Amino acid sequence: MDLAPEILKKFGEKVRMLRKRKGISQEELAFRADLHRTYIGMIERAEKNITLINIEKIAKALEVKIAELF
Amino acid sequence: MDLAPEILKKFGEKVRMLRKRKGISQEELAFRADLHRTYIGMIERAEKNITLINIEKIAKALEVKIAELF
DNA sequence: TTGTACTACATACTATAGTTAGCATAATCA
DNA sequence: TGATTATGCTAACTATAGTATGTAGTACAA
Repeated sequence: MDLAPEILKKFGEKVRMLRKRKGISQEELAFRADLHRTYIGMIERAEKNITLINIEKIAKALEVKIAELF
Repeated sequence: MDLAPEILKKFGEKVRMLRKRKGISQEELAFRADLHRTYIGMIERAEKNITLINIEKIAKALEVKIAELF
């Protein structure tokens, strides 16, 4: 991911916003979503083009519907 | 993708439903989304774990918001 | 029947997502 | 101050998403 597409930026910002709203760290979110700490960081920084299965994992960990991430 | 996760099945069904509602073929949707014909088929059959960038392409081609795909 | 349009499916290749380890930096707090 | 916590960032590996070709089957129309 060189020069991140807008959709990834918006998604990453939304995840970060919802995570902070819940008052948890990237590490805690990673644990709840069964993903790696650095991977969550990469998603929030829009460095990875996340797949649907992981989008669902993060939504569940944040306790929101997938649609709320968009 | 062996034994497709529920989220991929639901997504594929939604894409197929919205595509048929518009009365276009997989090939026409693929053309509008700048994706390959067989790839659209794979998504509808839940054989691939689609990424966010392609989710956005399909949403635009179907003229719906990403949230409407969930 | 023959021809056309659409879809399924089976490979196979190449790009890149997913996962991890390690170190650096920044912020907060005792 | 030093210690702890949280995050950024690089680099590497391996799994798989993305792309494409070709074949087969179905359905419908001329």
